[in-house]
Amino acid sequence: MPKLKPDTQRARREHILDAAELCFARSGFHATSMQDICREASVSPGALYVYFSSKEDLIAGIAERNRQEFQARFAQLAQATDFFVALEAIGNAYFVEDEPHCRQICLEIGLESTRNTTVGEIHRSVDEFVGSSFETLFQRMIDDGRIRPAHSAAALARVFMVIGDGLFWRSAVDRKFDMAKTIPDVVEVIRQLLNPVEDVASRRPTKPLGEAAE
Amino acid sequence: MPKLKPDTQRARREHILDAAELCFARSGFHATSMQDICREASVSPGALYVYFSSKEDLIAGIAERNRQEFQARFAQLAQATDFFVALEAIGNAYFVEDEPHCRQICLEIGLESTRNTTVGEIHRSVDEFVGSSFETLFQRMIDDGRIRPAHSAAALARVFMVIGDGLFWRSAVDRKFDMAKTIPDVVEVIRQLLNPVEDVASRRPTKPLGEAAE
DNA sequence: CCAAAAAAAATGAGCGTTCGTTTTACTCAA
DNA sequence: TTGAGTAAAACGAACGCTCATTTTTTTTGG
Repeated sequence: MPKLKPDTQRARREHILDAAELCFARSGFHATSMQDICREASVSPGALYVYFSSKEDLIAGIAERNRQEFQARFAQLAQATDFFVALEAIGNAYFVEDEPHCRQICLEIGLESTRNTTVGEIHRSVDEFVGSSFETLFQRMIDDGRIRPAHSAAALARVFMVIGDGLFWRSAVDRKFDMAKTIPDVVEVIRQLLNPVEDVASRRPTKPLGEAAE
Repeated sequence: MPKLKPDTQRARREHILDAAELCFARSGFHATSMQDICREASVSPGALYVYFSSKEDLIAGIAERNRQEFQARFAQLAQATDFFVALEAIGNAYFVEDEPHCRQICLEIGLESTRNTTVGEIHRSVDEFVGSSFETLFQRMIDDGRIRPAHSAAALARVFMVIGDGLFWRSAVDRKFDMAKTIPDVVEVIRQLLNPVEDVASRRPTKPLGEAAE
């Protein structure tokens, strides 16, 4: 029965999760052994099993923490005053600021979600949150007359998710992928898709989008 | 050494690959045991090891076959008379006609390509083939004046790949994903992106694209 | 044509290893 | 001294893989 100070307990749990995340990103969930994680965390098996009752539990813990953080980022989007600015911030955080191993873990979680019930529920919950957030957001923009209602909010959200998935997959799998070069073109696709009423003009002082060098 | 009729040998190898593909799609490369595959193929371990020298070799064999088939499909695209018709055929084959486990395997191969050198080379080779095929194709269409050169062929190819990746990922990971509902909207995005000169009119007798029923 | 001999291929118990997990022995602050 | 917390050793199960043996296929002498 644990009696260590709750703060210390939580810190240690996080420490183990950090180590596990690194290992899982390096080798995948099922090619990583508990010993690997113990070594990475400088913790004995017995100690690890105080905080996680099984490997599956540890995987679920990783998924839980990762997806929660992801959801928290998106939650900000819904309250943002400027949709495009907020979206760029999220994209920048995920694709530029985050370590590569974060994207690797997201990939791992996505794949695992198709086979592991617990991870599946966590993943699906966040995915649906993101999807419905976009839909609500687009609906509001349509209602406010900020974008031309050429498509339903649901359709827009669907296509948006697909494009996001594409960037997500390629950034994780293709080491040669040049995100900086691709973003402007994708942004223009999104712009044409949303077709906002202010269109070309009036946006922040930025060079005309969609003209990637080369 | 081996003297079984070459046809029989190849057939047996294919049979084992079929079984392995099923198992790998079901549980992933590293959560599938050789025994699982032996059971699925109704073959003893010893017999399996006649055709594949190790589990890694078997994984490479799966990647090799799968990516080769994928590449063969895309090779047809380059020679097609109508780009859009050929593209639809490929999309239909992959997203509709193929069994779900094929998409699961593609996902698995993509992930494995980031960690396994052999699989990585196979995957990257095909991916680069697809990318450069698109670029060549778009360049030709620009040169022929079939699409308006608003973007470079390279930029078009990049965005195209990202959208393809998005459809690929979502179709494999999101069981609730409605491909039929999404395709028309994605097609319209592509249409706007490519901006062909004949535009709205003149295409095969089909209902106006891009209007997904809610 | 057809056994018998030779060659090839398949078998499956079992190898050594490593897995996820549990138990045991110990440390050390209270 | 005690008991919460940790480290290390050890557990049975399952892993990838091997090999002595059996079964199947092909070759061949009469």
